[in-house]
Amino acid sequence: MLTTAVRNASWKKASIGNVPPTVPRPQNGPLDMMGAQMSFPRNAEIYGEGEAAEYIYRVVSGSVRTYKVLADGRRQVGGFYLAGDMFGLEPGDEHTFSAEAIVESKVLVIKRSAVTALAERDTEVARQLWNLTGRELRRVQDHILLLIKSAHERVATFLLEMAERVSAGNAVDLPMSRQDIADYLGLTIETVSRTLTHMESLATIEVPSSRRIVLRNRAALNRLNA
Amino acid sequence: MLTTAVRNASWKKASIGNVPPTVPRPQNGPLDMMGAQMSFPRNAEIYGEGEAAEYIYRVVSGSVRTYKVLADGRRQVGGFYLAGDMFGLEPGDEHTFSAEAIVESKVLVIKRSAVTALAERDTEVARQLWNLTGRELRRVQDHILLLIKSAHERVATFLLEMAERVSAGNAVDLPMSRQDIADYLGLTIETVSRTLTHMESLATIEVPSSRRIVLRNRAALNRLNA
DNA sequence: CGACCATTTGATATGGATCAAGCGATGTGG
DNA sequence: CCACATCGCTTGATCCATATCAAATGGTCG
Repeated sequence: MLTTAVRNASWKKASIGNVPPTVPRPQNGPLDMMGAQMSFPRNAEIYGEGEAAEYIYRVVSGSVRTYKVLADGRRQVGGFYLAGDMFGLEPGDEHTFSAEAIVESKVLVIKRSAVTALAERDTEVARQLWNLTGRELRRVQDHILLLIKSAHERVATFLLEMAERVSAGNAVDLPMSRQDIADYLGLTIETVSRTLTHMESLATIEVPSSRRIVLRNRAALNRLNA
Repeated sequence: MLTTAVRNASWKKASIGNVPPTVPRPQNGPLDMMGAQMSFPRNAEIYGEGEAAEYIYRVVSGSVRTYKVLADGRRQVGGFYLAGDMFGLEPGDEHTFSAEAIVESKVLVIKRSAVTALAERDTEVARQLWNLTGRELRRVQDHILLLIKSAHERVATFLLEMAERVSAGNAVDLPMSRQDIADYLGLTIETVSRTLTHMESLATIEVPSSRRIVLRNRAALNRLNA
C-alpha cells in the first residue's frame, strides 16, 4: 500500500494536486466554519458501513468514494466526492455505505451532534442540513436514471458529469481507477475500457493517459446522454 | 407527448386550483393535521415533471407511482407510495418526477410553503421534513442496489418489499401492473412475467391471479435477496 | 358474443459479462 | 542501471441473461 502510494505520487501531483480552484464549490453556510481537519492516505477507510454516523465530512482536498459491498462480493460505488463536497450525512444514525479516500485526501470532520444541536436553535443551519440531504437525494435519483441506460450512455454521462466537476477546459483528470468507475456505473472494468477505446476511435474523446480524458466532441457525448 | 396530454386534462387543473378548505383530522405529527383531501381516478396525473413543487402529498387510500420518461421513451418508475406514505417532497422547487394514481386514490394535499413557513418557527416540523427527505434518500439508495442485481434477484427483492408493505400474511395484492413493476425494476414486462412463472414452477410463489401473489417459500426469496 | 387490454409464452438476437491473454508503466532487487 | 515482478488497463474469444419480436391466452366490459 505504501509502495503503491509512492508509485502514484507523480501523476497525483501532476493532476490532482495542481487543480486550480476553477469551479466554485457549493457553499454550506455555517457548516463551513466547523470541524477538524484530518488526512487520509490513498485507499484509507474514513468510515465503514454499519458504524455509528457520528460525524459528517467535507472534502478539503483529494477525492472520496462511498460504496457498499453486497453479500456475494459485488461492490457498488454510491458516489464520488471532490474538494468542497460534503458526505457522510445519512438518514439514520448508522452509515449505510462505507467511505474511502481515493487518493491522499484531507477531510474536514464535523461532529454531527454539534450540528443537529445547533440546528435546534438556528433555523438557517436546519435549512442547510435539509438542503444537503435534498441535494444528495437528487444525486442518487440521477444515479438511478444512469443505471438503466446502455453502457455507452452510462460512460458518456459519467464523463460529462466529471467534466463539469473537475474540468479545466475539455481535459478531465480522473482521481479514480477504472474499477471504481465500473462499480459506480454498474458495469465491468472491461466494458468501461472497451467503451472508452471505442469513443476514442470515433474521436469523441482522447485518452492520453489512463487517468486523463479529453473531451473532443461534447455533442456526441450529449447525444448519448439522452 | 403523452404526459403533456394528461397534464393538461381539465379535471386536474380544476381540482388543484380549487383545493377546498382544510378539514383537520386529528392525528400524530404536525404534518398530519394540514392539507385538503383530493380524489384521483386511475392513471390520473397528480403532478408532472418540471412543475413547481407547490404541494407535498400523503396517500390516504389507493396507490401512487412516481416516474420519469427519458428522451427515447423509456420510463423509469421511481417509487410506489401506498396508504400512509408521503411523496412529492423534492429537493428543489421543481418536481423531478411525475406522479400518477395507480388506482382510484385519495390523497392529502399540503401546501409546501405552509409547511416550510411552519418549520421556520417549529424545530419539530423542521426535523420532520428532514426525516422525510432522509427516509426517501435511503429508499432511493436501496433502489440503486436493486438495479445492479439479476432479474431473479430484483423480482424477489420487490416481492419481499411489497409483502412487508401490503401483506396480509403471505398474500400480496399488487396495485400495479406488470409494466409498472418492470419499469420500477429496470426490466422488460416479459422478463418480469417469465421470472414470476419460473418462481411459481419452483413453488416459491403462487400466482392465483395476475395481481395477487402468495409467497410460499420466503427462504428461497430471501436467498435471492442477497 | 366480440373487442380490447394485460399477461403469458415462444423463438431469436444481442449487449455486456466472463474467461483469458497481452501490454505498458512503475518501482524493486540484483 | 538493467532485467524483472507487479499493477492497472486493454484487447480478444466466447457465453449467457435479458431484450426484442411475435403470437397465443385470458380476463373484463360493452
